[in-house]
Amino acid sequence: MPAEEPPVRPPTLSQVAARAGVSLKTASRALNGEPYVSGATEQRVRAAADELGYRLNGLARELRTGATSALVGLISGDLANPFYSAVASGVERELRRRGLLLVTVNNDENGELESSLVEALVERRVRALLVIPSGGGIVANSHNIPCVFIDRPPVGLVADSVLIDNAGGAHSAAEHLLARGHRRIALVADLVRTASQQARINGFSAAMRSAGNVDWEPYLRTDVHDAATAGDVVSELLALPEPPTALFTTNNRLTIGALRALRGRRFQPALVGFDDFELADVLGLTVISHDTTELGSMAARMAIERIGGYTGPPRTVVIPTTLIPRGSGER
Amino acid sequence: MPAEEPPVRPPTLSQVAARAGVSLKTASRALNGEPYVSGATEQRVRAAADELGYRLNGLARELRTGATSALVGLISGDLANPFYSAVASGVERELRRRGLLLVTVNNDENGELESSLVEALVERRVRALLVIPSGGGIVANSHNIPCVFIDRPPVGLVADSVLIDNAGGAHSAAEHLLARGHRRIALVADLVRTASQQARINGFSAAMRSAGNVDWEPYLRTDVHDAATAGDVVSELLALPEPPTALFTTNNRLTIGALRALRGRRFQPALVGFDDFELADVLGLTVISHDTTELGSMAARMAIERIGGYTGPPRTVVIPTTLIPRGSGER
DNA sequence: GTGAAAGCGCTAACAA
DNA sequence: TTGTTAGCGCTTTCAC
Repeated sequence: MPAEEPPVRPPTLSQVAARAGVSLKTASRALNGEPYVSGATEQRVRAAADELGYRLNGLARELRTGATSALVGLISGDLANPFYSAVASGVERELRRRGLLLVTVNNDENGELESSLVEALVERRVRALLVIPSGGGIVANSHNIPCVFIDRPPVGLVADSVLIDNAGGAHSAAEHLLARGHRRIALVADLVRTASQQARINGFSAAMRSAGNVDWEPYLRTDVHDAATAGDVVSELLALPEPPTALFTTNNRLTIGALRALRGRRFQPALVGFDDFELADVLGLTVISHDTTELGSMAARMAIERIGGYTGPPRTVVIPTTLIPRGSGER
Repeated sequence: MPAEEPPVRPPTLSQVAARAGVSLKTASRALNGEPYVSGATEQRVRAAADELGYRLNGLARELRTGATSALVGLISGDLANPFYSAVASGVERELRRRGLLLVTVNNDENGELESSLVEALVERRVRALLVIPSGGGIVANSHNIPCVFIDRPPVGLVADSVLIDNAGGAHSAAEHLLARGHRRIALVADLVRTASQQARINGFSAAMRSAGNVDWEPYLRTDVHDAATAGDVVSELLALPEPPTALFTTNNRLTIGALRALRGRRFQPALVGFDDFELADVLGLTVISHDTTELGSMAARMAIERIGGYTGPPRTVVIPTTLIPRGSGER
């Protein structure tokens, strides 16, 4: 049975200095490649560091140089959702180019947890915060650190945001279906408390109204939050006496649920889904597409500008959407 | 034009103490809920902290208490790949339960970059490192910090690992196809330099050999690394004078490429893909499935045990696979 | 109950 | 070119 080893502390700079027979500061200079160190001493210090397996202590350095870390936090839903992971991918790439590190945390779609995560990240002195709000609560940014909201604008404050053209995308989806003669178009939406879903519903609704199609409420289903439920909802819609001839689902999860419900049915209603995803092309699915990774990259760039000292007023960037016809929306 | 504001430093504990009219240590005690603080003092200190918008400086605390952070690093490929994001999701969930934070970095499938990322994370004093090796280089763990390898065992050292039953899964895929009478079975594989791909090829090969089917090399394609190339490779295979009647693709990306190439063709060879993914059910795709999220959770738990002081010998956990027949492998 | 002093590992400012 | 001193913001020790 292995003895309870005392946690062996990593070697420190002063140990390296002692071993190399120089002062602390000289060792520091040598290892950081600062000028005014003779080649010989630098060699000796480096050798000593290697022998000891020395690693710089970034915490101590950051504390000394300003108590601010190289970390940027991203608070989002579960990374298993491709939307969030695409955003994270864009964020990470952009940060890494600047030598910043990404800390990802899952809010579990829970506003309270989200607030405590903000606290945890702020305590760790992240240099910026990127948030895809859960919609369940308010993320207060009383912390004076740069904060960029993604996909959903913050509740109750003005701040940097990167949004998708939700209303525009949903509008074009409705127009697309209306132009093909559909009248009974069902709308399957996620939690309406989120601004993005609200905008998608509004955009859809506006297009329907413009077309003089006002009696579609019987085909409206909201607060559908997972694929399984979406499937059930679609089955239920298709079982109506006057079933819809077309469906619009307002995010990838719901679209996937709808696809499952449609599988193997004789009657295939037209289907347009918000969010593109892998294999949508193979499935011949018409979607409202947008560059999800760019959403993250853009947010990261905005945060980096703030970190760099930019102090202009909050900005909102809207990422456009494109309708990609692949068959399911044209039948 | 806004003046160049001096970076305003966040308030410190001693400022809080001064404002509350107590000593530094008393303020510390009050805010940390330690005993031996009178209720009145605690109230005063808390009030002062609120007024100043004080946040504890986690860096300073960690430096003082042991120079070790609450961070765990995950080095993987692009999170836009659902395999990696599923792993990350499992890791994050497990870490968060313990109050640890996940730092994710993308190795860009580049061994050299990977090594420098390890350095960067070690300097930040992460408490553990989880690595999905790129296969392009060796991750040296001379840092004496807990390290768990995921999906691919480390090159040249023995360490904690969580692997998928690659050989077994590939073996069962081949058996499945052989049992349905296929003889000309093509194998489309990713970079053979990775151990996981090697194991999948070996498993497949062993099953073929057991069945006395030894002349399948003409249908072997390796080092296919993206979906587009996989599609081209499949098209090329099907254009052979004696085209394969079945395909086995060794990861989700290649499977997707194959699906694209197969789309709209008159002749549909049987297809089994390694890795399950969303919508595979809708597509009627037979896959070798495994619990990817569990891969991450398990790795995180192993790392947490090491952080907790466990010093036993390195362990290897193998996550099982299941063949899920959905039609494409049975035709 | 409370406080003063020391020090975590490092770098900035100033000597030598 | 090198070394000394101080101190980042906090917790630990020990004294009051």
